[in-house]
Amino acid sequence: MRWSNLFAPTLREAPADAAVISHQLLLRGGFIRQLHAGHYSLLPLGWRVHEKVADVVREEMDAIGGQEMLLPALHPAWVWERSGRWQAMGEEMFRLSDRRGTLHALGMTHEEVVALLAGEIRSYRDLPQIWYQIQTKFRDEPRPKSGLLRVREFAMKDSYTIDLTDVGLDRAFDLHHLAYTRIFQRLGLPAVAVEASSGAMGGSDSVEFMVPSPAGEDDIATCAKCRYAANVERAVSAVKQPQDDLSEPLRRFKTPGIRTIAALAEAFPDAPANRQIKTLLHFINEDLTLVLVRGDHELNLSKLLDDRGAGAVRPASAEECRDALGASPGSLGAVGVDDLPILADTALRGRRGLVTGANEDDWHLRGVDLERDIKVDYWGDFRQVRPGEPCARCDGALEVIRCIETGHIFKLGRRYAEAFGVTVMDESGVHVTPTMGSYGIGIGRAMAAVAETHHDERGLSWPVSVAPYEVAVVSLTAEDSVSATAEDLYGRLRRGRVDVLLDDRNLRAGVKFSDIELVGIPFRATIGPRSLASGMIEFTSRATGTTVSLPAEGSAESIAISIQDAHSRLTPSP
RNA sequence: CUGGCCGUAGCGCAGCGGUAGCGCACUUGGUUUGGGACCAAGAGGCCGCCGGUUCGAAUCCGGCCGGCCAGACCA
Repeated sequence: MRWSNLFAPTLREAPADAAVISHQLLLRGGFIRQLHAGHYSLLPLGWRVHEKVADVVREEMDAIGGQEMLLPALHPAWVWERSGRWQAMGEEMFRLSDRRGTLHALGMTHEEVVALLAGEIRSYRDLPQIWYQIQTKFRDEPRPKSGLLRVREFAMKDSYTIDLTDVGLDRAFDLHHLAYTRIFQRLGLPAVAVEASSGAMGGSDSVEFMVPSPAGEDDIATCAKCRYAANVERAVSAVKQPQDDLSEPLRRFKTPGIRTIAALAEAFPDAPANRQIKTLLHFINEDLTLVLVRGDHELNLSKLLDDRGAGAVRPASAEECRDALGASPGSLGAVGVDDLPILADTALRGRRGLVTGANEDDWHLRGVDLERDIKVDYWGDFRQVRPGEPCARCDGALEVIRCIETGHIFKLGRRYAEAFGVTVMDESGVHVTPTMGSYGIGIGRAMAAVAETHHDERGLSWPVSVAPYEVAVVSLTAEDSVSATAEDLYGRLRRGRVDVLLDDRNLRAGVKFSDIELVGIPFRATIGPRSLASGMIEFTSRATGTTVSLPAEGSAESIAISIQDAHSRLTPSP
């Protein structure tokens, strides 16, 4: 490609509404333009990067036996009704009707469509299967943000596995785990595999691939010592308990105007937050439920959701609290409550001498003994971990790190196969329901994550694996010998199957260098009269900034070798 | 959805009652040419939209639309 023909509208200043660095640099480098919140055009450079990411994904999916296909993006409503997700997906699903009034959805994922196709499989001999596609997904996100990181329309690699047995599913899952590890390594992304919550997908195991970045939206808890890593949505930690006094009688005491844990702890030195019970009222699938956690702990809603297998959880309003317990939030307690379910976090188990609301404004109770005074229906882990807490598996301490979720793999189980009546005949001639897995990588998000982790004050600095071009050849003057050498090198590199961009624009050197650096092309071959006089050209690495002189003669070969080296440094051994 | 900020040239911004401006980018000519050149001449605007107030609205008021940020939410 010649830059003189390239549509790459670079900007010296980032548009004001780009807040995160990947968004700014992708705009400035002329990779993307916004059409609408959450909808981006990928310009030629952006599309090249996108497709290089997709190709890495394809190669690794093919390597584990994946078969690429393409499923429709527009689905009739009945497909989603059959799995029960027409309702469950709620407002996140784009819905529309055709001229006959038939309802449709724009696909946000393809378990249903895959399950329908899986109905074609008759025999265990045809299993396992690994199917994948790279296709546009539509999700009506409540808040698209951060450029390509959270959008409403995006290409996703989604794969689906179909296996006869749980062991088979485990193997398919492990294969994906391996493929994903290799993919992110090749993309130059320092992804961490973490235990995750399955959320609306259902199913048993789920692992997310997380790239540490301040632009992310998820927090993971990790232990540097034993390598434990989990999304905070399900991370666990050990908890230090204060020493409780011996059992004491339950007593009411007046707490005028006190409505928060902190205020109570302040007013009563014998009631520090870790000796209080926080009483929260939530509707879990429409059932009003008390949830108790230690006063200084935070309730983790996704743990609650997962643990109860609930479809929806919402906090009760202040009014609903008063209707149910007769007091406002801040004065609620579970003592004496027997008409509502009570869930309690395990960090409260066995505690006594605690303080909690008396279900009457301006009154609290002290001397509360969990065993004696509260009828707990269910104990579970509902507590959000905090940085610095002890690791549950070793004597290390947990760190909480902000991350971008670039991939997620799920064991789905038989839910979808059952919903669509999929059965195959096993070895003994019995019809059995196969089990499925579902695995996703957001291509554009991965691209943004690379941008987020590969840049400096001059702009982007792509790993060769995904760079829009591997090398830029710059001719510095219009002099015949200079441009002829540049043209010659350009031609040789192209014939050597190198992705080369010839910067043949009639601009000053500084402008060309700045653009090439902004756009993040990993290597630059500079041809100017100064070094060409002694038969040399210059070869510069974007990442390190180092420049070496190469004899113009044979430079195409040495450049190709350098590029090949850079590729192999990113490629994991098989 | 709640709260905050913001919509003026491709990008960044100023103007905040008297009819549109600056820097960069763009076009033409000239001088330059190894790190974002200089001079000169140009082109480019439903000042987000609708309504109101006013002799007069980019500017004031109301409504709407859109964008960004935080939260809620979220595979």
